[in-house]
Amino acid sequence: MRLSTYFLPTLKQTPAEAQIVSHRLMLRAGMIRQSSAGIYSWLPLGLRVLKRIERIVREEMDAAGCHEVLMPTIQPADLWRESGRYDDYGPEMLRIKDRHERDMLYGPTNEEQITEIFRGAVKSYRDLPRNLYHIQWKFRDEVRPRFGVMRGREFLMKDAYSFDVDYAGAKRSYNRMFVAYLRTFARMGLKAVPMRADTGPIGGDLSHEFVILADTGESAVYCHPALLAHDVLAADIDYRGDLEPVVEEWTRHYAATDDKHDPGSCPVPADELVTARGIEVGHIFYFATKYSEPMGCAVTTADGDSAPVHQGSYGIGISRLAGAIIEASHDEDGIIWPDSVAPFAVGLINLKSGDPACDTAAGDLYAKLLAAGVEVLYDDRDERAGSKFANMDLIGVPWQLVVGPRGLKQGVVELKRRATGECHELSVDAALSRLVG
RNA sequence: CGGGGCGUAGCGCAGCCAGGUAGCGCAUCUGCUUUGGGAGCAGAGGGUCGCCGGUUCAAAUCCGGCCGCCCCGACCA
Repeated sequence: MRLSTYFLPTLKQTPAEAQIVSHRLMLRAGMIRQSSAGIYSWLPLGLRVLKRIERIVREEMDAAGCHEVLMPTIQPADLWRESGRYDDYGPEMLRIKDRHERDMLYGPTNEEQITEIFRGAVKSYRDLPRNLYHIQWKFRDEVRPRFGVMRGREFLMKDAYSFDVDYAGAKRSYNRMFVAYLRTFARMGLKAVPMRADTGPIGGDLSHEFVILADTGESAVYCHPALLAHDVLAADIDYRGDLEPVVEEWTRHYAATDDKHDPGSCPVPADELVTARGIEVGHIFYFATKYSEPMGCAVTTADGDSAPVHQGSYGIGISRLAGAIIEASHDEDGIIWPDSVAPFAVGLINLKSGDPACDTAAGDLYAKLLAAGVEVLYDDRDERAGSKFANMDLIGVPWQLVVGPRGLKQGVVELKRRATGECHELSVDAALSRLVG
């Protein structure tokens, strides 16, 4: 992408409404713009990040045997009357009427919708287990939206729903999601810690929240150091196998958010206890037959009886993650994207646009990187060097490739790693092979 | 929903208390000079002062109402 033709409205100054670092950086980096309280537009750079996050989530869900669907944002109130939640949900639910005065709502979640789909289609235990997920915008009319996209009213969420014939099957489904979540967050360069959680309005008796560690996180977390040492990506996971030992390994250690943490009864010695701050980015629930029973979602069992299916639901805050990743990875100069979610892999800086040698060398590098399938943002604008450096640091592209007149005289370009600031002078070919390899 | 704050040019702000026809920095445009970490000089353009009403010869400024946004708290992916 040539920056001279891109839409990247970066800001030198921080808008007054933004307080926390991810919100400030997302506005400054031209990723988002606020529409109204807790509702945002995603600009090209932000949308790229959102799509990268979405892709990792989708790949891990598919690998765990889930099937993607897409349910509507607008749901009929009658569906929620079946489960009893239409009256329970309260003012957080955005209620609307269509032209026929029918009660509708903008979905805050989709348990009822998926249960309706499933009950109409599946009648036999032979068709279980199944797990269906979608990635869709939700709306919860928060009393007090804040922290930019981290706590918006409108947000993009991946929610998956599992269907099993009994508790044992549901626990296996739960375990698959548990492991898939660990892998998903690890792939985004995040340290995620699963914690026992309350089930809240969704109900049920087995639940974990996944909290990622970030210095500026909203709540304090305490955990055993072993939880940070595990490398879930190193292990080869077979989702058809028994995942109980893996889950066991992650749940036997102490982990608590500050509302649950009690220094007096904490089993981890104070000098070993990891104290950090965290942001909740995922939540998984097993809630048995809470919806299947009232909504009549049942299958015929092997003995010919009819039994309501056991369900679970599994959420990941996709748009929240965009902010959370920035909270976990930034410095005074701007964002530091992990490679896996970066909007571009390489930021190519032509320090002196208009200089024939620089234009030729940079243009050539740009073409070769594109041809090799590398996503490059090429700053070909007629701007000063300092402003190009500052801008590239701000938007946080992992690699900066700098082409300037000084280096070209020696036959070199510079390759800088955004995360560490490490910078090496390399020949053009060496730089290319480093980035393409 | 309780408490607090703010709304003046694209962004950041001053002006309001002591009413007199709107200003600064950045950004934008033009020209010249500069050119390896957000350049300098000169010039130019851009504002229903959130909205409605009231007071007054005169309102960004005073009064009343409304709307929006932010922060703290209680609540949440």
